[in-house]
Amino acid sequence: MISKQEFIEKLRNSSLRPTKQRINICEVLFNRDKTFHFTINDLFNLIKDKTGEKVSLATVYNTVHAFHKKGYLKEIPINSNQTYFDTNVTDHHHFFDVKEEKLIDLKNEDVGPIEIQKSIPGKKIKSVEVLVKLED
Amino acid sequence: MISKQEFIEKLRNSSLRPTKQRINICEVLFNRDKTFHFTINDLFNLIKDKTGEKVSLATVYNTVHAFHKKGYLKEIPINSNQTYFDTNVTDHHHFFDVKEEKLIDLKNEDVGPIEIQKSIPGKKIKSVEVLVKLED
DNA sequence: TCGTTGTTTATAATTATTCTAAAGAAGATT
DNA sequence: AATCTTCTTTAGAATAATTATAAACAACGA
Repeated sequence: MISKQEFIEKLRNSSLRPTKQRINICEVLFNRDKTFHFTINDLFNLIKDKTGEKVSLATVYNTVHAFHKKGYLKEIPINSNQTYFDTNVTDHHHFFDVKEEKLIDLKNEDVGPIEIQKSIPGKKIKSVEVLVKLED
Repeated sequence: MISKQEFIEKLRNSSLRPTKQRINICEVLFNRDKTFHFTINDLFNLIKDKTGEKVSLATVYNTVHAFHKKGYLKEIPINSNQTYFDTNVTDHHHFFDVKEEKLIDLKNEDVGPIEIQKSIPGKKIKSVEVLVKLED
């Protein structure tokens, strides 16, 4: 069990006041053992299920975006109708099971170092992400 | 200059009848030296500009999707409001300039071999794609 | 040429996301 | 604790990409 203080700290760091709704969002996002891949809609539904309280969709969007901006959530680059996020913000990659629309973590050592041998003048590398699509 | 016959062949292979509109789409997509990264909207506008003839948006969507399904176009996994496609369907990767929303090809040898050391039972790898985000 | 089947098109429908503005809650000040 | 200011929540409207619809039209084969 993670303390509510940690959620409040995350919220404050993201310039958000700790409200009941946002604490509920944190509960669903961060109170877990394993990494969590989700869409806004997944999260929206889980909040109702897990906390028994409804939070408006707009608040879910706003809070997720603030956490993403602050670096507490990572956006997963994948073409889907919905945007996927990940609570694991460390450097890592993904499998995407196209049929089941499911994401699976790939540890960095499962992929090995990736050397980018090309550079663009005036630009620096912000992130390197590998997406491995899976089929049956 | 690529012959119209090639376009017709691509269309037939994709189970599409060669109509005037579809030939125009092919003209914009495939009659070029370099690889072409685009959104449906880019393409829609370019058709008007380059051929002088308007093709309905629905037809652009349908044709692009048929080509994608057949493997004549590649979808680029990136989170954006619009879906990006690529006429270069060979195995390769991308830079994405986040600020300018621009894609740049990365040759396979610019990245080097990527070894995926993990497997999921019952699933096989369909594709491995690297996205390198660039910032200033 | 005729009949069948596939295609184009404008427009409506759908869906994810963002915006808005009014009512409510948090935080600071006394 | 009362008050004031600022931020937040919310339902619903607005936006934007994509998909569906169905009537007019074009390709193809006989």
